[in-house]
Amino acid sequence: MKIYNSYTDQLEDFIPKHPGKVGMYVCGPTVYNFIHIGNARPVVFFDTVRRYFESKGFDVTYASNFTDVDDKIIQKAFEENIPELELSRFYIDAFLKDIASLNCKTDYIQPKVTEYMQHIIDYIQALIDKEYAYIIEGDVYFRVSKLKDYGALSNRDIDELISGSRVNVNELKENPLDFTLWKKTSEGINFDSQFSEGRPGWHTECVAMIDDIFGEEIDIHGGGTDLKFPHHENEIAQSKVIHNHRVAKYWMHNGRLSMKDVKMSKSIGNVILVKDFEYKMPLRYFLLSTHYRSPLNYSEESFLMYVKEFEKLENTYKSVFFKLDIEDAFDDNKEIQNEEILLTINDFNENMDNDFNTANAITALQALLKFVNQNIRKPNNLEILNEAYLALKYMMDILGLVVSISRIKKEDRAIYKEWQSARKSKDFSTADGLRKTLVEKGVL
RNA sequence: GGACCCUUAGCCAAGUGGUAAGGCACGGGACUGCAACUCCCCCACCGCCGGUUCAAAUCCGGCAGGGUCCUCCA
Repeated sequence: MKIYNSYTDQLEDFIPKHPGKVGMYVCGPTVYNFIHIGNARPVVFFDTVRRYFESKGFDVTYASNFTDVDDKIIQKAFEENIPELELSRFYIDAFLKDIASLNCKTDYIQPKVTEYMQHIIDYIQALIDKEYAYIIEGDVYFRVSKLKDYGALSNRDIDELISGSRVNVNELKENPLDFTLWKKTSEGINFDSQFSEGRPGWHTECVAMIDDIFGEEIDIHGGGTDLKFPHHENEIAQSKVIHNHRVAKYWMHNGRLSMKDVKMSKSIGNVILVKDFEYKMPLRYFLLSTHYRSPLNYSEESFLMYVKEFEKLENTYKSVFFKLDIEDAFDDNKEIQNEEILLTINDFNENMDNDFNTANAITALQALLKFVNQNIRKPNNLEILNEAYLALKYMMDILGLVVSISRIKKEDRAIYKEWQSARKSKDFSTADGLRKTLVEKGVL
């Protein structure tokens, strides 16, 4: 299994730290708003990564944080005249609801900044003790210049960064690149610490949480490419000082989603919120249809294709499910023997093994759909259909695509058979009536 | 201004040296009592110009267009 490691910028064999186990962490949202479909890309993708690892039998520990202390949260809470924590709690719930609607698992470890304050403060203190951080008037900054290989992840050179810097120079800092670990403030929600009354900068939380949850270098750290610098670079800087490792062995960065070629972001305002978006499963399908490292462009025209493609998946899944159900021919424990199906599964797995190439994995899925549709009208084919159904379910489970359909009741099965015989005897008025009944019952 | 990336058919999208996967749309067939679904066939000299090589969409250089980061943003 190969993963593109953005730390080394190359495809590498995945070797877990502990055989059979995977520890992964993905940067989560700052909860001050509903998420848009661009926000959903990393969530859906890394959920798929998790699903694939689990399908291969790995014991996956998956953590993703909620940043519930932040200037934007404070501002929004002030605007709405409610406590910060009430606001963040509301948007955490909304987030979990939204990602659940995209069939992302929500049973992962969800650390929050407010619950990690002491860890964060201790972490900052440890940096100070090692003289990689300094306090000025209650603020605490990380001393970037003291670290030799700062910039290794994002391939940046400290000198170039300084010369190209357009950051407003904070006179208090030793160096313009030094980043804030703790900010003294009396505005909004704040916390007591030995440095001052204030709140933490956003770069320490992830690394303090990872330290507490995993206690060692993790296997995979994920997030959007926009977080590579400075956020992930800063995580690494702090971790190098405290633990002498780079947080994660494999760094994975997903490309961004843009809107008609303009980056979708809350500040531009060109957003489609997940909660308002009608096509949940097609959205998941769409997000996985392009390789995760490539940028993805949303337009109504191209999205409609994915709506159609998902409909086809839905139709095919339902038809094979129905066929097996009506014949009472489900066998979940059947071993797949059909060569064509096995080759397709193999193709699917090889592509997933190759840096989670979901675009090509979906191609394998499409081949399977064609196989099902080619075989579904052939007689005496239930064994093969059952195998194809199991393969279909396997792929859909990994991609996290669901089609809702339930088993047929006995009485409905009888009606269905009546309908079929009425058709056979060309009694079309009876047949149409029976079909109508079945449609009303939701069987067809 | 600096660093980096991308450009494949009408649209989306794989492919990283050996001669262009797949999907959607279009067109042509088939199946069908009607409808829906479905199946088969058809559909590309890989932004432009040069170079390296027996061989390039794939490597190198230039040009054009688009993007990301350097600043809050997944």
